Amino acid sequence: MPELPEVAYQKIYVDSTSLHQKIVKVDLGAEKIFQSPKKDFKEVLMNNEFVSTSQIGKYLLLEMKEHGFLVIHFGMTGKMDYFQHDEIHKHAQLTLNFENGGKLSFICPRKFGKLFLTDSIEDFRKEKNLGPHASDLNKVEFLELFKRKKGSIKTALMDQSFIAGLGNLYVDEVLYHSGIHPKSKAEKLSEDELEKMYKNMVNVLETVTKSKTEGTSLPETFLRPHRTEGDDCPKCSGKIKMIKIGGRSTYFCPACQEEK
DNA sequence: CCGCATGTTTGCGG
DNA sequence: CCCGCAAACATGCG
Repeated sequence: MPELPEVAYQKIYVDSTSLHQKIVKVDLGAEKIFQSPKKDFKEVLMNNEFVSTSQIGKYLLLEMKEHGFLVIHFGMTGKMDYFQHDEIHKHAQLTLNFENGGKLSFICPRKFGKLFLTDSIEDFRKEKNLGPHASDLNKVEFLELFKRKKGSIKTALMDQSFIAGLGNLYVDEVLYHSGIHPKSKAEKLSEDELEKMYKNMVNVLETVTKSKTEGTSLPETFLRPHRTEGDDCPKCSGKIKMIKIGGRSTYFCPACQEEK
Protein backbone atom coordinates (compact mmCIF):
# COMPACT_ATOMS: atom_id res chain seq x y z
CA MET A 1 0.00 0.00 0.00
CA PRO A 2 2.90 2.37 0.22
CA GLU A 3 3.93 4.92 -2.44
CA LEU A 4 2.55 8.44 -2.77
CA PRO A 5 -0.67 7.52 -4.63
CA GLU A 6 -1.57 4.76 -2.19
CA VAL A 7 -0.95 7.05 0.78
CA ALA A 8 -3.10 9.70 -0.92
CA TYR A 9 -5.85 7.09 -1.06
CA GLN A 10 -5.40 6.26 2.63
CA LYS A 11 -5.69 9.96 3.40
CA ILE A 12 -9.04 10.19 1.64
CA TYR A 13 -10.11 7.02 3.41
CA VAL A 14 -9.33 8.45 6.85
CA ASP A 15 -10.88 11.83 5.96
CA SER A 16 -14.13 10.20 4.93
CA THR A 17 -14.43 7.89 7.93
CA SER A 18 -12.62 9.12 10.99
CA LEU A 19 -12.40 12.90 11.36
CA HIS A 20 -14.01 14.63 14.38
CA GLN A 21 -14.82 11.37 16.14
CA LYS A 22 -13.92 11.13 19.81
CA ILE A 23 -11.59 8.21 20.60
CA VAL A 24 -12.85 6.24 23.58
CA LYS A 25 -10.61 3.14 23.46
CA VAL A 26 -7.08 2.52 22.18
CA ASP A 27 -5.54 -0.90 21.48
CA LEU A 28 -1.87 -1.27 20.57
CA GLY A 29 0.02 -4.04 18.77
CA ALA A 30 3.65 -5.01 18.20
CA GLU A 31 6.24 -3.00 20.10
CA LYS A 32 8.48 -2.37 17.08
CA ILE A 33 5.80 -0.36 15.27
CA PHE A 34 5.75 2.37 17.91
CA GLN A 35 8.46 5.02 17.72
CA SER A 36 7.54 6.54 21.09
CA PRO A 37 6.69 4.61 24.26
CA LYS A 38 3.41 2.75 23.80
CA LYS A 39 1.94 4.39 26.89
CA ASP A 40 2.44 7.79 25.26
CA PHE A 41 0.35 6.72 22.27
CA LYS A 42 -2.38 5.53 24.58
CA GLU A 43 -2.36 8.71 26.66
CA VAL A 44 -2.26 11.07 23.71
CA LEU A 45 -4.94 9.32 21.64
CA MET A 46 -7.41 8.61 24.43
CA ASN A 47 -10.32 11.11 24.45
CA ASN A 48 -8.69 12.93 21.54
CA GLU A 49 -9.92 13.28 17.95
CA PHE A 50 -8.49 13.81 14.47
CA VAL A 51 -9.25 17.21 12.96
CA SER A 52 -7.36 17.14 9.66
CA THR A 53 -4.82 15.16 7.64
CA SER A 54 -1.84 15.92 5.44
CA GLN A 55 0.80 14.02 3.54
CA ILE A 56 4.53 14.23 2.97
CA GLY A 57 5.72 11.59 0.51
CA LYS A 58 4.88 8.19 1.95
CA TYR A 59 3.93 9.58 5.37
CA LEU A 60 0.36 10.33 6.42
CA LEU A 61 -0.01 12.90 9.20
CA LEU A 62 -3.14 13.01 11.30
CA GLU A 63 -3.60 16.26 13.16
CA MET A 64 -5.21 15.78 16.54
CA LYS A 65 -7.37 18.27 18.42
CA GLU A 66 -4.71 18.24 21.15
CA HIS A 67 -1.06 17.12 21.42
CA GLY A 68 0.06 17.47 17.82
CA PHE A 69 0.13 14.74 15.17
CA LEU A 70 -0.05 10.99 14.79
CA VAL A 71 2.19 10.08 11.85
CA ILE A 72 1.84 6.83 9.91
CA HIS A 73 4.35 5.17 7.62
CA PHE A 74 2.83 2.18 5.87
CA GLY A 75 5.94 0.11 5.18
CA MET A 76 5.25 -2.31 2.34
CA THR A 77 1.97 -3.81 3.46
CA GLY A 78 0.28 -1.31 5.76
CA LYS A 79 -3.24 0.04 5.32
CA MET A 80 -6.11 1.52 7.30
CA ASP A 81 -9.34 -0.36 7.95
CA TYR A 82 -12.54 1.28 9.18
CA PHE A 83 -15.21 -1.09 10.44
CA GLN A 84 -18.14 -1.61 12.80
CA HIS A 85 -17.92 -5.33 13.64
CA ASP A 86 -16.33 -6.83 16.76
CA GLU A 87 -13.53 -8.99 15.38
CA ILE A 88 -10.17 -7.26 15.26
CA HIS A 89 -7.97 -7.95 12.24
CA LYS A 90 -5.17 -10.42 12.92
CA HIS A 91 -2.51 -7.88 11.93
CA ALA A 92 -4.01 -4.77 13.50
CA GLN A 93 -1.20 -2.81 15.18
CA LEU A 94 -3.36 0.06 16.39
CA THR A 95 -7.13 0.10 16.81
CA LEU A 96 -9.06 3.21 17.78
CA ASN A 97 -12.65 2.89 18.95
CA PHE A 98 -14.71 6.00 18.31
CA GLU A 99 -17.59 7.19 20.41
CA ASN A 100 -19.97 6.69 17.47
CA GLY A 101 -19.21 2.94 17.39
CA GLY A 102 -16.85 3.03 14.40
CA LYS A 103 -13.33 1.65 14.66
CA LEU A 104 -10.16 2.44 12.78
CA SER A 105 -7.26 -0.03 12.60
CA PHE A 106 -3.77 0.31 11.23
CA ILE A 107 -3.19 -3.07 9.61
CA CYS A 108 0.41 -4.09 9.02
CA PRO A 109 1.19 -7.78 8.44
CA ARG A 110 4.92 -7.50 7.78
CA LYS A 111 5.42 -4.98 10.57
CA PHE A 112 7.55 -2.72 8.37
CA GLY A 113 5.23 0.18 9.12
CA LYS A 114 5.86 2.75 11.83
CA LEU A 115 3.81 5.09 14.00
CA PHE A 116 5.17 8.37 15.34
CA LEU A 117 4.01 11.20 17.58
CA THR A 118 5.18 14.72 16.80
CA ASP A 119 4.26 18.26 17.71
CA SER A 120 5.45 19.85 14.50
CA ILE A 121 5.26 18.81 10.85
CA GLU A 122 8.34 20.87 10.05
CA ASP A 123 10.38 19.25 12.83
CA PHE A 124 9.25 15.84 11.63
CA ARG A 125 10.19 16.64 8.06
CA LYS A 126 13.66 17.69 9.16
CA GLU A 127 14.14 14.75 11.48
CA LYS A 128 13.25 12.32 8.69
CA ASN A 129 15.23 14.34 6.19
CA LEU A 130 12.39 14.41 3.67
CA GLY A 131 12.60 16.20 0.37
CA PRO A 132 9.66 18.00 -1.23
CA HIS A 133 6.42 16.05 -1.69
CA ALA A 134 6.63 14.82 -5.29
CA SER A 135 3.23 16.05 -6.46
CA ASP A 136 3.79 19.54 -4.99
CA LEU A 137 6.82 20.21 -7.20
CA ASN A 138 6.54 22.49 -10.18
CA LYS A 139 8.72 22.06 -13.24
CA VAL A 140 11.23 24.76 -12.31
CA GLU A 141 11.75 23.31 -8.84
CA PHE A 142 12.13 19.82 -10.30
CA LEU A 143 14.78 20.96 -12.78
CA GLU A 144 16.56 22.91 -10.05
CA LEU A 145 16.87 19.80 -7.86
CA PHE A 146 18.74 17.94 -10.61
CA LYS A 147 21.48 20.53 -10.81
CA ARG A 148 23.02 18.95 -7.73
CA LYS A 149 22.21 15.26 -8.16
CA LYS A 150 24.56 12.48 -9.22
CA GLY A 151 24.27 8.71 -9.52
CA SER A 152 21.80 6.45 -11.27
CA ILE A 153 18.48 8.09 -12.07
CA LYS A 154 16.55 5.23 -10.49
CA THR A 155 18.41 5.63 -7.19
CA ALA A 156 17.92 9.41 -7.35
CA LEU A 157 14.15 9.17 -7.77
CA MET A 158 13.94 6.58 -5.00
CA ASP A 159 15.82 8.89 -2.59
CA GLN A 160 13.23 10.29 -0.17
CA SER A 161 15.53 13.11 0.89
CA PHE A 162 15.70 14.22 -2.75
CA ILE A 163 12.02 13.87 -3.68
CA ALA A 164 9.50 12.35 -1.26
CA GLY A 165 6.88 9.91 -2.42
CA LEU A 166 8.17 7.83 -5.31
CA GLY A 167 9.04 4.18 -4.71
CA ASN A 168 10.11 1.17 -6.69
CA LEU A 169 6.96 0.70 -8.79
CA TYR A 170 6.39 4.27 -9.89
CA VAL A 171 10.02 5.18 -10.45
CA ASP A 172 10.11 2.35 -12.99
CA GLU A 173 6.84 3.62 -14.41
CA VAL A 174 8.11 7.20 -14.82
CA LEU A 175 11.37 6.09 -16.46
CA TYR A 176 9.49 3.75 -18.76
CA HIS A 177 7.18 6.47 -20.09
CA SER A 178 10.15 8.83 -20.38
CA GLY A 179 12.22 6.38 -22.44
CA ILE A 180 15.10 6.63 -19.97
CA HIS A 181 17.20 3.62 -18.97
CA PRO A 182 17.13 3.19 -15.17
CA LYS A 183 20.93 3.03 -14.99
CA SER A 184 21.37 6.38 -16.73
CA LYS A 185 23.36 8.88 -14.70
CA ALA A 186 21.26 11.72 -13.33
CA GLU A 187 23.97 14.26 -14.17
CA LYS A 188 24.02 13.19 -17.82
CA LEU A 189 20.33 13.69 -18.54
CA SER A 190 19.45 16.49 -20.95
CA GLU A 191 17.05 19.30 -20.14
CA ASP A 192 14.55 17.67 -22.52
CA GLU A 193 14.80 14.36 -20.71
CA LEU A 194 14.35 16.01 -17.32
CA GLU A 195 11.28 17.87 -18.54
CA LYS A 196 9.87 14.67 -19.97
CA MET A 197 10.47 12.95 -16.63
CA TYR A 198 8.73 15.74 -14.77
CA LYS A 199 5.71 15.54 -17.03
CA ASN A 200 5.55 11.78 -16.67
CA MET A 201 6.01 11.89 -12.90
CA VAL A 202 3.00 14.19 -12.59
CA ASN A 203 0.97 12.07 -14.96
CA VAL A 204 1.87 8.73 -13.33
CA LEU A 205 1.07 10.00 -9.84
CA GLU A 206 -2.23 11.53 -10.96
CA THR A 207 -3.25 8.52 -13.02
CA VAL A 208 -2.48 5.98 -10.31
CA THR A 209 -4.17 8.05 -7.60
CA LYS A 210 -7.23 8.43 -9.79
CA SER A 211 -7.40 4.70 -10.53
CA LYS A 212 -7.08 3.98 -6.79
CA THR A 213 -9.83 6.37 -5.75
CA GLU A 214 -12.17 5.52 -8.59
CA GLY A 215 -11.46 1.81 -8.55
CA THR A 216 -10.60 1.73 -12.24
CA SER A 217 -7.73 -0.15 -13.85
CA LEU A 218 -4.55 1.48 -15.12
CA PRO A 219 -4.23 2.48 -18.79
CA GLU A 220 -3.11 -0.27 -21.20
CA THR A 221 0.17 1.50 -21.77
CA PHE A 222 1.27 1.31 -18.14
CA LEU A 223 4.23 -0.86 -17.23
CA ARG A 224 2.93 -1.85 -13.83
CA PRO A 225 0.76 -4.80 -14.92
CA HIS A 226 3.70 -6.08 -16.96
CA ARG A 227 6.31 -6.35 -14.23
CA THR A 228 7.34 -9.82 -15.37
CA GLU A 229 10.54 -10.79 -17.13
CA GLY A 230 9.78 -11.53 -20.79
CA ASP A 231 6.32 -9.92 -20.86
CA ASP A 232 5.40 -8.02 -24.00
CA CYS A 233 6.11 -4.31 -23.76
CA PRO A 234 2.72 -2.54 -23.88
CA LYS A 235 4.12 0.15 -26.18
CA CYS A 236 6.39 -1.65 -28.66
CA SER A 237 7.30 -5.12 -29.85
CA GLY A 238 10.05 -5.49 -27.23
CA LYS A 239 10.17 -7.74 -24.19
CA ILE A 240 10.29 -6.53 -20.60
CA LYS A 241 13.57 -7.12 -18.83
CA MET A 242 14.40 -7.23 -15.12
CA ILE A 243 17.62 -6.10 -13.49
CA LYS A 244 18.53 -5.29 -9.91
CA ILE A 245 19.35 -1.72 -8.92
CA GLY A 246 20.07 -1.00 -5.29
CA GLY A 247 18.72 -4.42 -4.46
CA ARG A 248 15.32 -3.65 -5.98
CA SER A 249 13.79 -5.42 -8.96
CA THR A 250 13.78 -2.96 -11.82
CA TYR A 251 11.58 -3.63 -14.84
CA PHE A 252 12.06 -1.82 -18.11
CA CYS A 253 11.85 -2.20 -21.88
CA PRO A 254 15.34 -2.23 -23.45
CA ALA A 255 13.83 -1.13 -26.77
CA CYS A 256 11.98 1.90 -25.37
CA GLN A 257 14.65 2.72 -22.78
CA GLU A 258 17.96 2.54 -24.55
CA GLU A 259 21.10 2.44 -22.41
CA LYS A 260 23.43 5.31 -23.20
C1' DC B 1 10.54 -25.59 -0.19
C1' DC B 2 12.00 -21.47 -2.82
C1' DG B 3 11.89 -16.92 -4.50
C1' DC B 4 9.67 -12.74 -4.59
C1' DA B 5 7.02 -8.59 -2.82
C1' DT B 6 4.85 -1.20 -3.00
C1' DG B 7 10.26 0.32 2.29
C1' DT B 8 13.97 1.86 5.36
C1' DT B 9 18.23 1.43 7.74
C1' DT B 10 22.84 -0.04 8.45
C1' DG B 11 27.24 -1.56 7.34
C1' DC B 12 30.91 -2.52 4.04
C1' DG B 13 33.80 -1.70 0.10
C1' DG B 14 35.42 1.05 -3.75
C1' DC C 1 32.27 12.39 1.54
C1' DC C 2 29.81 10.02 -2.26
C1' DC C 3 28.06 5.97 -4.57
C1' DG C 4 26.51 1.13 -5.00
C1' DC C 5 25.32 -3.04 -3.05
C1' DA C 6 23.75 -6.67 0.31
C1' DA C 7 21.51 -7.86 4.28
C1' DA C 8 18.12 -7.53 7.82
C1' DC C 9 13.46 -6.84 9.35
C1' DA C 10 8.38 -10.30 9.04
C1' DT C 11 4.71 -12.28 6.58
C1' DG C 12 2.06 -13.96 2.63
C1' DC C 13 1.68 -15.69 -1.94
C1' DG C 14 2.47 -18.39 -6.16
